[in-house]
Amino acid sequence: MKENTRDKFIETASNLFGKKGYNATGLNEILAESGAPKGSLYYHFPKGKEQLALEALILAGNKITQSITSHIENIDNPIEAIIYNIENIADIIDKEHKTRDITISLIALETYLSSETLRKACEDLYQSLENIYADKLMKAGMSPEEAHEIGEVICAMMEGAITLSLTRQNGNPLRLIAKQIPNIVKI
Amino acid sequence: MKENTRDKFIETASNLFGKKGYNATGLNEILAESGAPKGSLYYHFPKGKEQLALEALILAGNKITQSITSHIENIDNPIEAIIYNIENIADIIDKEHKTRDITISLIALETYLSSETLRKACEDLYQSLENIYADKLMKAGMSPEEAHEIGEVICAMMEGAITLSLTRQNGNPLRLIAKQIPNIVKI
DNA sequence: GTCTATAAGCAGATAGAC
DNA sequence: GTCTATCTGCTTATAGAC
Repeated sequence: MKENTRDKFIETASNLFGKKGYNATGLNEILAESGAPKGSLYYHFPKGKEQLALEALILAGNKITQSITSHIENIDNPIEAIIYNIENIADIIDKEHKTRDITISLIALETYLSSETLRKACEDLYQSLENIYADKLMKAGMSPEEAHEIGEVICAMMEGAITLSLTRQNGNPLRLIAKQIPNIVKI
Repeated sequence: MKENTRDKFIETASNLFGKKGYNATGLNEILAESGAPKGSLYYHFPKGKEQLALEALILAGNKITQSITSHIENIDNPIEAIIYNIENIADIIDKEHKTRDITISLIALETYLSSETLRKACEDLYQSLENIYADKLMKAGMSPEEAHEIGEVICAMMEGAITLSLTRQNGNPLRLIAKQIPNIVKI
């Protein structure tokens, strides 16, 4: 288990960064929750907080893309599939009132001006989300060009509706955009 | 000019909080840019950073609502008006690559778990934005119930598309949602 | 109302023993 | 690879002179 300590750091950091944000999460907090000392963290991540955040972001991104994929893969009709995915997130926010591997908007907005590394990682992840929706639409016969445009629109709608839902402490904004999916996806 | 120093604090804080976020902006930075000493800040804002942020958020909210209102008030057709407003923001992001009184999503996501005061202020501001769009739609004959639903959808789409545009460093995500406004606003 | 000085604590990062 | 101790600088906040 050579990578066990390292993985524990990444998982703890991913949870804390995702919940509280990059700037509000101190290294000491990550250390305390990981149960490891500071020297160990800088051995595994010589470039410090930014490097740890990059790996944490990649882990969170994998969980988000996997969650979306698993929700839409068993429903052939892309409209029904995407609505099902949105309503699932709305239910989570109703229950938990916080994010756990749901959105990276907080990290994106915190870092787009201060860290080119993290900004680029967020940009890449948004592209991955767009591609998931685009692939689903293309499988239903939509042209690649239109599918990518609509995929990006869905990605934007979801990020904004998640932000509103978290602020309002309920999933209703997400349910309202779900109602609009049939108006946007013309297959 | 009794309130001059106080107003200067609020304006400086609003700019810095809006650009870098709540947690990344130190009081010392606000002090340096305001050109006033620390004691003066705590005289005007006895409750410290959170109180200053609340007033800064209200100022930013007023500027945002005023900007949207001024962009849509001279165009009768709500679809054209809203598209015009979105494309205006897209142009700003193309030029400046950052936010100045465009969105409060960063503050909302940073504070919804840590400050009930600031969370509520963000919730209220989102409600104001929704109302602006709803009013415009009702004037074009839409029912109040539907107008508020569509207003909230537009608000969510815009916040998400702004986040994507800032991350991608260009306004194209905003332009893609502008193309979808006619599919969502049925008048 | 304005300003200086400073407190008390936490931030990210490093050096070096083991 | 792991851990302790520590450095420097910044954070929010306060006390008290003017």
